[in-house]
Amino acid sequence: MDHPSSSVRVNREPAMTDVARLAGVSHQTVSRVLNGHPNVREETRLRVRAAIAQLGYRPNRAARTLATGRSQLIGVVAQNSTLFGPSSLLAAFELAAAAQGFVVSVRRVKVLDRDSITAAVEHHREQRAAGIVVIAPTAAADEALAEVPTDTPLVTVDGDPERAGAALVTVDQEAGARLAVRHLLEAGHETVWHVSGPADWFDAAGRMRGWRRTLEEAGAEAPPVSPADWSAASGYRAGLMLARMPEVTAVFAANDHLALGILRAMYERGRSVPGDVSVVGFDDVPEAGYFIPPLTTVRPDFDTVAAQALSLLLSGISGEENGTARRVVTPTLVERDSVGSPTR
Amino acid sequence: MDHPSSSVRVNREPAMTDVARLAGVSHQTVSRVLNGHPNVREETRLRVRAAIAQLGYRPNRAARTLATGRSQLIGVVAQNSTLFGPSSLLAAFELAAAAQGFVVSVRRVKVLDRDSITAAVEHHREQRAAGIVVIAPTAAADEALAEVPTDTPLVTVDGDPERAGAALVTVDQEAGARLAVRHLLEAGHETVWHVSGPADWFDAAGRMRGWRRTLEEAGAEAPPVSPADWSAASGYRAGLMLARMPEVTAVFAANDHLALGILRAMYERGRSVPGDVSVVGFDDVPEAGYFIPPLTTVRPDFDTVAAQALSLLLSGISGEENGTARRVVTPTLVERDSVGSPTR
DNA sequence: GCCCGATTCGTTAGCGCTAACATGAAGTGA
DNA sequence: TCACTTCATGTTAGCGCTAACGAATCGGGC
Repeated sequence: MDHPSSSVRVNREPAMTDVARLAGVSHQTVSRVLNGHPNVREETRLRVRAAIAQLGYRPNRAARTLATGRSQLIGVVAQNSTLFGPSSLLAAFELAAAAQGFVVSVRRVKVLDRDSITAAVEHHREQRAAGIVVIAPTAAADEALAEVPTDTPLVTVDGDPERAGAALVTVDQEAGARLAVRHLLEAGHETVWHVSGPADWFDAAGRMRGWRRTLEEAGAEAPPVSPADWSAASGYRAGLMLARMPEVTAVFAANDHLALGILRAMYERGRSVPGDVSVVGFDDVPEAGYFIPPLTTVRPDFDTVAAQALSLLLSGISGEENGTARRVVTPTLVERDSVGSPTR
Repeated sequence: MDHPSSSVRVNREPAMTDVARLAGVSHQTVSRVLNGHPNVREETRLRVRAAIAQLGYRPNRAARTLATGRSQLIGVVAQNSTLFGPSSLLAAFELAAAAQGFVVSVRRVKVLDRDSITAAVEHHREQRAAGIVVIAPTAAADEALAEVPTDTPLVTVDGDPERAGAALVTVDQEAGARLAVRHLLEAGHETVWHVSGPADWFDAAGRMRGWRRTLEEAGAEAPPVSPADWSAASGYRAGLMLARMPEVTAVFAANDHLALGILRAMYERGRSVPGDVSVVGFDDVPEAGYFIPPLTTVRPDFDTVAAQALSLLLSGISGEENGTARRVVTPTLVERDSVGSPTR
């Protein structure tokens, strides 16, 4: 291989000066054409564009970032999970950001603890990310964020709805839970049992809160909660317990996979759904309509959440927002066949 | 706001020269410490590190990229889907790449057509990505890749197993299908029906090929294929047809969600699984064990696929590979309760 | 003591781009 | 006609970093 500095580099990527030379203008004029500045003669513009096409020139973003001090990069921190909610959110966000011309760089963390989150955020700051989005559904993640310097716009998704002083987009878990519980109550059930998600998730806490408050408002007694994680396996275990108790006629599961496990447990124990017990889930996973029976569930609109997060971040980047705004997205109820009236 | 050039910029990010000044060395020595070069005295190294810590200095990647001409960035092109396979793959890849110190930038495309893929790849090349990974499970996506200039290392995941001249990592769909079909045949079924994925997906084609060849080898006749997409809804529709035909005793579904739809159709039509008909899926989604009945399925190891893709890409980046290597990951069978012997 | 090689550092010159200012030509109003 | 703005372009100076080279210092072997 030849020595880079001792020979003319052949086959190197064309740079702005190459385009300028070919078009017979200065590099700065090329820059102006590229950035859509006014005050460039139409004919010059065309000549430059032709030269760009002829050379196959592509601007070097690193150089631009260095010169301007800002990048078109949005950093995302998310958990390494294939859970439906987070991954839908991520996909929607990536698509929305790309549509706005942003590059999105995702940093997955194995666990949502303070150190991991801090490291991931720091990583993005090192890239000079224009803005950062953290999907922070647990208390530990949210706490870590409190320590982050505020010179980079940052939006939290699914963070602590109670915490002040951070731009936040979240699904109104409580409202979603109310929808589910009220639906069951209106079908005639005296009370509703709850299989909850992991206690340290805000989503789980919010759904539980909504469940409990709705029961209280209706004057119904709240039965003990069956704690679980988000998996079908833990839903199944909880379901086996609930199936043994004849007084259980309605169950609100913190997500659809838990509900799936519950459906399976009920089926195994010979308790018909919705004949003997009604079940409502949360998330509306694409296959929820094909469970046995098709699952009534609560649907959060992830596209909207993603769009809101992006818009909040962009206004943070442009300096319009001080970073304390919050947007709440309200979910809707999707009625299918897993809810019926109690038999007495 | 003050004019950037007419006043000393206050509060600007510390740069290498600031660290150098504080440590009483040249900026180049700071660079050496940062990049772990030898030939720096231990005492100097410590002084530099102390200065870095004191100032909270973080290197500017854009400047480094500009100076070196290479980035630590891997571009990924993927479809905007929440399908279990692709999204698991993506998550696994992001984690693996981050562990190697790479930044991964994901570009989602809405449809896997030529233009979208080309644009997405071009986008990454503009970023001077060190390497590109394309998850290209359809023929259209794969074709688009043929036109891409080869100066950037590129690895295709789930691309055309038949195409030569591209670095490729793929799951051995055919072998997976053989596992499923042979399992059903060994249970005593005379033949196995197939509900396939979309025809333009290599995954679907490979699974179908494996199914057909295994039947041929066993001397069984291959019944007509029920075409579907990957959704539970289309599995359900196909299932309703199959449920009507008493001769159907074994079904191999191209993925677990199709299988779920089939299970539901069989249930509705009063055909017991696995009593009357056996079903095998593909993917081993986390909740497959909680279907009614728990689903026997084929499990591709996405972590391994991701790891192979990364290692292939890295050897491409370091110039060890000419970009024609291929790695094939063989899936395994996960036996649960949805397969039984035919009643005669 | 002297020479040679290794070690440790500093100096210089870009990487490709944008922002700010400079320049010259053309138009405008009195 | 002349000052005065507007437009179209060129020139210059960095952004923060690394690579290449050069200079000083140090430690032996003879």
